[in-house]
Amino acid sequence: MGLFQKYLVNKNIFKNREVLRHSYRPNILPHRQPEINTIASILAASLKGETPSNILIYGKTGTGKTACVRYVADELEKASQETVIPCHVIHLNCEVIDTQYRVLAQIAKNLEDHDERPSDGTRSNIPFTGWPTDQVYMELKNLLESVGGVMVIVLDEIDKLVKKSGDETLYNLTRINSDLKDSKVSIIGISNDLRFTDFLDPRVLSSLSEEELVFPPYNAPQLCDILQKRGEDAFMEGVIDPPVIPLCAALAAQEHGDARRALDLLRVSGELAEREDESRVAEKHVKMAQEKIETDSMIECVSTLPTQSKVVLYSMLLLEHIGKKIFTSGEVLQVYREVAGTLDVDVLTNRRITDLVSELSMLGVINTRVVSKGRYGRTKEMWFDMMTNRIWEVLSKDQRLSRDTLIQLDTNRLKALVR
DNA sequence: ACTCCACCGGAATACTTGGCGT
DNA sequence: ACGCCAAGTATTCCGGTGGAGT
Repeated sequence: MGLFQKYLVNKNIFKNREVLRHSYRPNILPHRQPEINTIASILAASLKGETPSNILIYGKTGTGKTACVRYVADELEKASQETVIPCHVIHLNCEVIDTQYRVLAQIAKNLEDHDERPSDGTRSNIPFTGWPTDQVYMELKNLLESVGGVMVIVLDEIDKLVKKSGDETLYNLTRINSDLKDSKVSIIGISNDLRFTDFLDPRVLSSLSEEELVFPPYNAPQLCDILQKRGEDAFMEGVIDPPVIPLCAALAAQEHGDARRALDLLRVSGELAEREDESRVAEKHVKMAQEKIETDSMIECVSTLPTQSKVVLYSMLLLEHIGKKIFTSGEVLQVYREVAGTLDVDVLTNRRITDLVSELSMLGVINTRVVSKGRYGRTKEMWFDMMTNRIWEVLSKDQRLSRDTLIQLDTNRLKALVR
């Protein structure tokens, strides 16, 4: 039996695991029909050759924004094939395509693919870089005119674009219609951040948000439906214990109503059951999955921390190691100075340490609480609430924090220090 | 060359309650 | 018994700096 054979044997759990991934695009979107209808009714104008209103869509992660827009977009392109008006939709993720140049170039590139003119080999491919933005802009206009029809530009995670390169791009795009004769441009902006309009020029904002749409988070029963539907495609029949899906839904609903989170939970539960060679996914797997996802993200978070934060965290681990369950900022500071000195890294001041500590607290690695001790001043108490040995492991992966160098720190000395 | 941002620290100000004075 | 004070840090405000990006 080959090395991988045994991993292929267990076919009892998943039918198609891909269905549970973020990248999967479902055909049915439960509980989003009103939103889909709204978007469709706005975009329908393009089938008559009119310019659809620009739309701004808000909603937290995992509320189905992107999925709905993509769905409507596909339908629109399909419908336009039966009319004389060509409608094209281009979907840009602004987290990746985050400068004006890249946005324009990407749109142009996409247009060239739609350009049905007989290619004479002189098509001007816009290079990835090098042209002045004006020229790309002109070229884009020419392309739009030659393709004609209606172009719907979806800017996903538009807040990222505005944050990184300002609203100039949006200003140009919203104005482009006035320079066009045979074609129309409509923009759909998708944002996770409800306050991102603060950074926008009022003119851009009013033009961009001719229509606004908010995607509310899913509640537990809705998540249940979603998981149910996907589960049918993803899992073999009958392998899921009845309470599993409601539990996943409930846990995710507690979080933020994030469907992505719920699907992760279900997928990881299935994977854990598979790994344990069990024939059914049970409640205990969901609980394990919940824990796994949590620690995984914690590990990811800790391992990407800047060095100084790691040193601070390390100091706290040392304090915990010598038997202190709860430590004060003063103690952490003293131990930190000791550790940082030993490690030959810059020793930051109190001021900075308090910042790092509150950052750690924000990330959920530690808990903190400010307490006033009357005559004895005011301090911040902090403590861990998860298995600290995982944090030890992660930290010791950092070369500078390998245990060998730190074992030199005499625990007795530390104990004396915090007294 | 210039701008922006992350990082840093100094100084001022805020906060809270046990202890002390009355 | 009551109320103000002081300790000791949290927190805020602000200005400087070096590096990355353009």
